[in-house]
Amino acid sequence: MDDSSTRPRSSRSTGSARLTDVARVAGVAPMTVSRALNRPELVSETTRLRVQRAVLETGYVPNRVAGALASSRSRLVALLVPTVAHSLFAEVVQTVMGVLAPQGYQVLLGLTGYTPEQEETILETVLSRRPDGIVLTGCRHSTLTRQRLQSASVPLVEIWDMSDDPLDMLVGFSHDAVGRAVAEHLLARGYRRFGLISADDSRARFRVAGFVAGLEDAGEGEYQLREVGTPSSMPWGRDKGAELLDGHSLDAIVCSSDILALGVLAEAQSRGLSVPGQLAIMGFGDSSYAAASFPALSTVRIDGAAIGLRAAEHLLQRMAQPTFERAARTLDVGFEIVDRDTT
Amino acid sequence: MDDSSTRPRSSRSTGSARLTDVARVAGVAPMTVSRALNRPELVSETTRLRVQRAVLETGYVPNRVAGALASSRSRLVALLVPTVAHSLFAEVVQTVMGVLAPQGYQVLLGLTGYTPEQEETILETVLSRRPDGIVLTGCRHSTLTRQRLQSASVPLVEIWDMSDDPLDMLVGFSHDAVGRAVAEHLLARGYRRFGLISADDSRARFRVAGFVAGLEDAGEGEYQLREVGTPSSMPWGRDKGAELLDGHSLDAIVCSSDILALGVLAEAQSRGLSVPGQLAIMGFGDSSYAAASFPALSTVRIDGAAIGLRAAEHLLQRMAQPTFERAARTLDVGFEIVDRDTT
DNA sequence: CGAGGAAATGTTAGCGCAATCAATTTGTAT
DNA sequence: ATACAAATTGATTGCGCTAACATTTCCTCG
Repeated sequence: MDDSSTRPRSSRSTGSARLTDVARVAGVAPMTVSRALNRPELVSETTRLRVQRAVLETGYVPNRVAGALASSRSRLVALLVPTVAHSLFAEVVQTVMGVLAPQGYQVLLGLTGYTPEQEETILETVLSRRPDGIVLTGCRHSTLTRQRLQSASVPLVEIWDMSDDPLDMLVGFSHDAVGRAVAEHLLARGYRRFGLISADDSRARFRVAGFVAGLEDAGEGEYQLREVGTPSSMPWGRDKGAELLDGHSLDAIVCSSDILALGVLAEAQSRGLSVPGQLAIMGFGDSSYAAASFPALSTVRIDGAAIGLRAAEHLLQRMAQPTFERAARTLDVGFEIVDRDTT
Repeated sequence: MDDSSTRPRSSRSTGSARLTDVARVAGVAPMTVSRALNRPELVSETTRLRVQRAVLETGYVPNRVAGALASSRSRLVALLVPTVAHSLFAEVVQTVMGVLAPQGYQVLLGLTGYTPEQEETILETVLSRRPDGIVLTGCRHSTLTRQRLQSASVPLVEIWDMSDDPLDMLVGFSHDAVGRAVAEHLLARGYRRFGLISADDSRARFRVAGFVAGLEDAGEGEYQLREVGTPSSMPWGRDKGAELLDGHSLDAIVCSSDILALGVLAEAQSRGLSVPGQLAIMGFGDSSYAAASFPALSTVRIDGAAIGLRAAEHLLQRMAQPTFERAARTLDVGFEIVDRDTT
């Protein structure tokens, strides 16, 4: 037995088994081990088994850092969302990962808060990992962010919004349309004096703007607006709901999330207001608890799972085909007004 | 000007600017650029500025894949949780990332579901990225998982549980103790006939076991148990609550999460049962909506943020000091019974 | 002004793996 | 058997960066 192939470990080595070690134990060339592990169909049955045995014997764990450098494929997808503390985004994360993991992709998570500045910073460090794909929440990015994404030429899906000029692919819905639809719906039901409780993020504001535009188009209705801080929570909803109810005579309160609506509902119940008789309440998101609250919350259903699913699928497709066309592909998953018992 | 330093790009190159390109433009050695970017204090003011200018000019984005390979530091932390669709884990993710990001660490997220098998698979691929640290939910792992973690010698924090022999560091609380404390508390308030609704994961089962043990120790009380599927949701709570109430005469229903408890509350309200007069309800987790439901939900507060915070801090400390001692460090963050209006 | 040390910069040699192409073995048809 | 293609394996090289050491520049002080 000669071990001329075993270079003595340099001081920089990590000490654990390398591909070379497996190769020596299996009695084959390192390249063959690489193939046996990554493209087993190119290797004969017998060598594959010998390699597998050698892997077990040496306790070898592949080093994908080195693999990524050598092959220019990181098998990493970056997923950037404002937060995971909101069930809708949690659902997206859950679904995207559910689709990508079985395909051998790992997810680098980035939380951008709700500010373009954070998005910019996070994107920079994310790009330094050379991800094979990126899922990015929202369509409004800083100039630098857009530039970086352009020149990086990474398959990209923007989600959770609509835009006329997406950077690459886009899966989302129109926040403006949501606002208008809610206004139309509530006006049709006879409500006229509205309270609006909105989170201070840009997409919630777009829904508010859509709502207001809807009122204006109809030439009816008046509104009072309150913004809440991040993150939205039931206490916020209860607080701002109380504030609105104290100062104004209202028919309905429209909230930028279900959790805020639940807070308003609790406030209404504690005041002995009948819902929707004396006060109608509308949420957003159709979180799991919306259907089961009492009375059941009327809301706008956004299919976060569908967004995550389609986004991940589009990304997989684009990553699979080496010819990376910038031809934008846009998908509007829409939304649905769910008319339960609070309106 | 000679450009002997510019090796023509091989066919394997990615095409974007490299450290070498920046070095050439700045008129310094590549190593100096590396230092200017990673350890600016080692470089003179003037060179730093020249390098910065060259970076902007070339549009250079560092390649941390190569950096990680060369330095054996990935600046990556793996975070493994069962799900992000549960607010408690979402909170942990949120906090851990909030602590690590400013320190220059990125997070590789892994969703293990609630099964040791998935954990095993995910951990394998995670280790292949050579993370600098790992945060892992739970203390019960498969033998293979334990072995791999042992031999990987990666700083590790187990969270969300207690154990007598943690693999490395541990930040959590005792599920058994939670169950016992809840039993004691409700018995003291005079409740005797209990319904239990539990998720089908091992830690929820431990809380149930603790509760039952608490009843046995006191020699009082009887219980009916129902398990729900994953993920827990308000409809599940309402369903199983209805099932329990239909079949049995109960004083109180104890749930393994707030969301289930909210479902039970909705069911009780729809039946016109007074809460807690005719039925007491107890949740778990003290989610944001627990405090603001009406009546306000009694629950067990788990400080997910504290767990995430301390876990991340411990990890940072361990990653900073090169001498990696296996001396276990365990932290019990405890819990608190929050006695609101449903008990 | 030159010695001596600190600060700044440069040179060399990998990190562990896979793309690429070359060499070998195997199978198939004549 | 022989020619030829297909399947399988191997040798070489470099991905882009940083550790480690070598060298140069700068500064201080007798």
